[in-house]
Amino acid sequence: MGVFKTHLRRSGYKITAPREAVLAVLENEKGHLHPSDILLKARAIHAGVGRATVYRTLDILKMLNLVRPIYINEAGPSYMRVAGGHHHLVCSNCGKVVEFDACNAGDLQRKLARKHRFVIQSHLLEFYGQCEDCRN
Amino acid sequence: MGVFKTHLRRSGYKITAPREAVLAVLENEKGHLHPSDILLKARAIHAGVGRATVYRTLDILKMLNLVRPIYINEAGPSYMRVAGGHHHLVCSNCGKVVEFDACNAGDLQRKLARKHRFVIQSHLLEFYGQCEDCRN
DNA sequence: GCCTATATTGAGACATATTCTCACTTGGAG
DNA sequence: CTCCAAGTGAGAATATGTCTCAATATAGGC
Ligand SMILES: [Zn+2]
Ligand SMILES: [Zn+2]
Ligand SMILES: [Zn+2]
Ligand SMILES: [Zn+2]
Repeated sequence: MGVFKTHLRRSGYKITAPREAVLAVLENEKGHLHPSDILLKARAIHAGVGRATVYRTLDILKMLNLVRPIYINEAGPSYMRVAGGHHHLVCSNCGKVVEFDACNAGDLQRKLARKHRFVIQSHLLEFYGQCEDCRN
Repeated sequence: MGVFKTHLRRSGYKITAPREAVLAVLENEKGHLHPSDILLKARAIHAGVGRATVYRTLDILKMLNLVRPIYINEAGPSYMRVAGGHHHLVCSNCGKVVEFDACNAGDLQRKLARKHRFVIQSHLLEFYGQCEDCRN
């Protein structure tokens, strides 16, 4: 059984077919998805899933810190699993996105958490520039 | 004269009253503002500023790297001055923002630029969590 | 200062993203 | 099984951002 499903059940949420479809979509996605993509993929699993259910499920998953939004050039955030953390290199000209895993934010995160008494759950690291094709 | 105004003039943009109002709002703001706030405050300086002018001016300022978006819990990005500390520790609950300067992204940036053949101009590093007050 | 080419403007239509409402359905505790 | 609070989808409502276009204002040449 999916780990997302387990988390929701443990937190007292009912497991319904539409909700389960959305969970499956997000859990099986390596990268990031826009809510509209999530809706389409969820409907392929369980026909008729409503838009509102996607957003409601995303709210729960955000609250449980299982997914987090990422902001690329598109309109509105996309979502990705917190577990599969990765970062982006974004071309400001054509919008191309390169993903990378290497990240040395861990030390800084611990330092900041201590200094400012925050509980830090996630971070966002994005680089902006021009890709090879757009460099003219 | 405001530094934003100077930058725009130097870059060949005309200085109009509505634009000047938006510049003043952003330049005098220590924290971050949502476009709708910017519109209201700009209208207090110069009545009748249009929404489009706010977005157009934000685009210019982003391009000149004078303001940048910040993503908190709200719908859509807010904007803040690039000058000064350029990274954030954001409380997902109350929206409090702590700025910090320490940043070790430089090495990573050089590595990524070489590997993916990007010219990297800027980056965004933000940590999300709960502040002391909201940790309950 | 005056003139002119052209950048900039606001209104409002449009497009898209997200939230809300509400009558209906359903999971799952007991 | 029963029951009801939690969850649902449709579609209206709201929020956000983009675009068009005729009118206007700026900056630079004179
Ligand atoms: Zn590119
Ligand atoms: Zn990282
Ligand atoms: Zn807080
Ligand atoms: Zn940095």
